[in-house]
Amino acid sequence: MEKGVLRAAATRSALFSQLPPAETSRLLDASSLRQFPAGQALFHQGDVPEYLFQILSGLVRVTQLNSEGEQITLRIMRPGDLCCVAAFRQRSYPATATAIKATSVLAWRTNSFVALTQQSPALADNVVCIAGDRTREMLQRATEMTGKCIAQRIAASLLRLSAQAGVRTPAGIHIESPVTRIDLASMAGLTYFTVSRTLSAWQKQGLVKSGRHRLTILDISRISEIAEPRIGAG
Amino acid sequence: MEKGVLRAAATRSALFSQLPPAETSRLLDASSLRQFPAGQALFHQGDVPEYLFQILSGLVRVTQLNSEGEQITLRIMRPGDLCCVAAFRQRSYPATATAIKATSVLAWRTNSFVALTQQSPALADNVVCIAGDRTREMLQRATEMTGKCIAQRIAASLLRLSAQAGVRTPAGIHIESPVTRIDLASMAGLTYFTVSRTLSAWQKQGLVKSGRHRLTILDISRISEIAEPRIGAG
DNA sequence: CGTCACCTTGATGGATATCAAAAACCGTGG
DNA sequence: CCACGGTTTTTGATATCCATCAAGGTGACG
Repeated sequence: MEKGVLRAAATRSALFSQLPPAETSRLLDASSLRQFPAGQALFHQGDVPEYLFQILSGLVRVTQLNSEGEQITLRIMRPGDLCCVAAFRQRSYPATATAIKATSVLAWRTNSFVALTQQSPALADNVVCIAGDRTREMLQRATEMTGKCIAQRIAASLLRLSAQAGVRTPAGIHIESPVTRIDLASMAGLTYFTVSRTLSAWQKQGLVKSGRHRLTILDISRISEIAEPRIGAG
Repeated sequence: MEKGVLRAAATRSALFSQLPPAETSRLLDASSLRQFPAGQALFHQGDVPEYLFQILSGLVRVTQLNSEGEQITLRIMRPGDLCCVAAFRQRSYPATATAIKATSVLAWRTNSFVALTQQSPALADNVVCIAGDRTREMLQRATEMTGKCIAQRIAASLLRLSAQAGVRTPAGIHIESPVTRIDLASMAGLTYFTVSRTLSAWQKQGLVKSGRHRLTILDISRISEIAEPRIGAG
């Protein structure tokens, strides 16, 4: 792929939104292009934040170690996403980011990125917006996990996956990252046995289609209803 | 209480950190002082964000409605805390904030606050730092809730409470907000029966002391160990 | 001193984790 | 094309934990 093409794509993301041309090029000039093969970590939980990343191509899984020593999948990041807003002004990365596929990113050193935000109010505002989005998402995730019924937790995880790694196809929404039962279990806080049973049941009802590493959501509206049985407002 | 005293206190918070005097007064001048009696809401989940609040005195509970229609307590906010960074650039408040005690706040209209951040890089940076903190906290909360063992969830909730509403006393860390078993249950995603049983057991072991609406953590280190049995790194 | 709200404790059932084993899937190499 | 081995997934049996239901106790406050 061409550098120019990737950079053009980068500027269509939330980070570059509404930025004057001069600031766009300043931001691009300050970045470096980096590549990560599948399986390699962009950064590790606990490390001192050195870089801020914008994903250009590929797919990244963000995980956190829970108290039992398991890697909990927090979210999947795709091209256009900023990784990780929450950490670049903190003492350490709160999570680990690993490339699922071969991934290319724009990288900024944290301190030079801070300098850039100080020179550009529009950029600073974009960062605040993105950080707010991320907080909101994690807030909702935390609330979803308190739900008693497991079906709701799994359905919520599927919705999140479809938003973060879903591709519309004629058949339904296909999840492009390879998703094992173990991955889903770690997102929903369940065992993979339970996930398997639930998915089997849903497959019989035509809600999803899933095989080895593969997952397609056939009926997103019914999954949504399972995740959030209608009460009052949203 | 005097306005001047409250405002002096406000400027010692994270929002005003490292701000040049001129910007400090500009920020203060743009704010209005508002009071909320106990039980009144600062804002409701779903409403369009109109104000950003900095708490001067009192105590505020932030809750979110889960899919079963229960109010889940997400965190407690105390004087010095900014409420809510996650929402002021969003379409709606993701949660409800309610005064637990009589509470006074500095309030900024969201759009005038955005204007202020655009004029002050230092202020924008502070907001980014606070937003990062908040995201990180919710991230960790989301992970904690996936833990299977309930003792861990309750212990984690106690630690969070002690950080957000705890006061050091000779006897231990006293939680200043009135905490019912129901409140704790809504933080940990459990029933209040289970919380009651666990707290009773811990009281017999001398870890906590709790009565009607009252809660004191006697042995925070053992509670920490329950919340996070040591594995590798943190 | 009575009422109300909160807290405790016990008994029970159901949902889900755990253990165990077999089946499906995929890539590989014959 | 087919057989093989490892990994993932499915399914079943059992045990455990926690929600639920029920009843009684305790403290606060009028």
